[in-house]
Amino acid sequence: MIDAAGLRVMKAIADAGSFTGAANALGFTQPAISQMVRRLEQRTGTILVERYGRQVRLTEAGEVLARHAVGVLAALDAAEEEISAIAGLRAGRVRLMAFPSSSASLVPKALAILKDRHPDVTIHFTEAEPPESLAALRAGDCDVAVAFAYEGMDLGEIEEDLTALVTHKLLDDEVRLAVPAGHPLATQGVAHMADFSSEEWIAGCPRCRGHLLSLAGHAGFAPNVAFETEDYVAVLGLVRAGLGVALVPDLILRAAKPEHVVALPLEPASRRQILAVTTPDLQRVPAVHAAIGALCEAAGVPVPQVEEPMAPAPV
Amino acid sequence: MIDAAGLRVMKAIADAGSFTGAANALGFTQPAISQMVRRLEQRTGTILVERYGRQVRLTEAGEVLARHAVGVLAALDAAEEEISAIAGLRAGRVRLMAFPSSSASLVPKALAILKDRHPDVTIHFTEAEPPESLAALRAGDCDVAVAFAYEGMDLGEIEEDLTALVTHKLLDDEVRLAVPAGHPLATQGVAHMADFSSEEWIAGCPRCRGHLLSLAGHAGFAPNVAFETEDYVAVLGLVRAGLGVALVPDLILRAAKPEHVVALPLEPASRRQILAVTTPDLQRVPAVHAAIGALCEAAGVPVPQVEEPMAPAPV
DNA sequence: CTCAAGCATAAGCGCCGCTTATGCCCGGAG
DNA sequence: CTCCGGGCATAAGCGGCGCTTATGCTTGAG
Repeated sequence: MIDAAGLRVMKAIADAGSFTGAANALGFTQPAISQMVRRLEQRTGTILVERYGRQVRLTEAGEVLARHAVGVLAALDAAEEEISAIAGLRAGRVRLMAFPSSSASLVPKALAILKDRHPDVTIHFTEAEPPESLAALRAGDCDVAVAFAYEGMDLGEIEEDLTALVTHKLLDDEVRLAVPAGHPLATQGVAHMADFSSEEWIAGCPRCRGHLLSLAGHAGFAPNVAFETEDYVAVLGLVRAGLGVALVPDLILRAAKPEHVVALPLEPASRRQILAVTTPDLQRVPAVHAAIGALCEAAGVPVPQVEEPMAPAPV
Repeated sequence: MIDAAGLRVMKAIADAGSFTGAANALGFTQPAISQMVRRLEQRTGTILVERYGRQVRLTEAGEVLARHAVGVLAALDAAEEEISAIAGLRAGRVRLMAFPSSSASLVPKALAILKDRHPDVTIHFTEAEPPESLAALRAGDCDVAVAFAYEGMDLGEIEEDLTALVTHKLLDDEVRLAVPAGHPLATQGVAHMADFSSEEWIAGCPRCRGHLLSLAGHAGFAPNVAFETEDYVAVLGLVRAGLGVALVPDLILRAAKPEHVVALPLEPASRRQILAVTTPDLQRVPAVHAAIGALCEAAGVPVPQVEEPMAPAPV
């Protein structure tokens, strides 16, 4: 029944003291104000402006509207400013979820870039394995998930469901076979899975274990998994102690630089991709876009030149 | 840039959790909401709603708008309610100015009626002679002026300027000639001004004095004004003491019921009208309209059936 | 008396924004 | 696996809101 435009007009009249003045202040013509007031008056059922001679004065009801206008317009301006701050990265929030081993270097580096570039964007970070992080993404509890996916597998079972999501490839992580330094096959340049069919295996996280099973299956055996732990430091400790062999991503190895452990490249090679995942909508949220940019930058990947999040109302 | 309708939509989406639900809540169709959100998004330059699958969720920016919506819409409702209260006479104010002798009975009676009928309308009452009250009316400091005007004078000098004002005749007040009970002409049924040309005169307020001068001028003499006072009680006291004669409105005489004073009807008769004066605009203010109605009722005059102040937006 | 200033009114119309109709996509059930 | 229902997006259409230009009227000042 009564809208912001009406209040704006009433306030302008109160300030300017005339329809013409209000029109100039608002960038309208005088008849527009005249009609606007009339509309307001018949909508509210009350006379708002007293015309006497060639001057106008607000009636009591008019004063009421002009008074309320101050608060309403201020609140509207505040809302606009807050939105504009989010759009301009002077505010906003991005909720990031990354799997544990990515927290080692990639994510901290990216978050440092983001924080440096947009200090007023608040960052929420949670560690989570891909299944959970993607679920959170779908549930609306997360804006960007740093996940990984094993590539080249013709068995689709361990691939995450990425439908309706948008991914950015951050890193290609080669999976190596970690063996104790004294292992008989440690001096070979490469490792063929079939050669390790009788070893005892140490499995990582559930998905990594799936990957192990898949690779071994391809090589024609079912691995004897003697140990399971999600902590790669523990995995490497077990390998060093000669308790088994394990598939370990190169990124982990580079970060941990384990001694007395040899990491053999697999033949054929197996990689996993490290991805930044979000939804098409969230990607257009400025803070999310900036976060993905920072992740790409930290990974040394060209920043996706997604079209500007949105044209900010061309003047 | 952002208006109340937009906020209302965002809030409805937040509450309903879906576009369809919001549309039903607001009485729109679903595409209307869909387009509204899109408009808002391109206006603000930020994505406000995250569409995932067949559910929608507000983004951070969307939440901001929905949050601000509460306050803004509440303020708008408050303004509407306040206006509606004024229109419905559950609030409002009327500023009345009346000349002193009208305060004796007419105005108190009218204000009692008004207060009884609309207890929540606040009344401001100021005593003022017609020139001041009408000036206040023109200046916007008064809503209703109770004034008087002498009628039948062909000299326009004492008539008030009533252009651009609207008047309601309340009472016809006959002007009588007050003489001491023992006066030689006191036993005549009527008085002719010319017979009192050699009397000493007692004049009332400046305008009444003007009226006296006018009547005397018509009768062919200039009155010898020996006393001047604005207080009619004093006037009557002076008359009773035999210090002079005076023109006194019948209303005063009826209220004062002075003893030892004879009030002779003039021949030809002279009357003054007691009027309720306002402006065409103010007359449509509900409280003002009610006040004038109460004045007419108190005066025993049919209440002016002015068209309803305004059609309150026919549903 | 004339002129400038200011509001009201009329006519015109551009465009905003709602509706109807339809398509597409997702998710659940048989 | 396929069907179906629910929900959002899109297209087309158009009614009407609300602004502009043009003009008249009233007022107050010189």
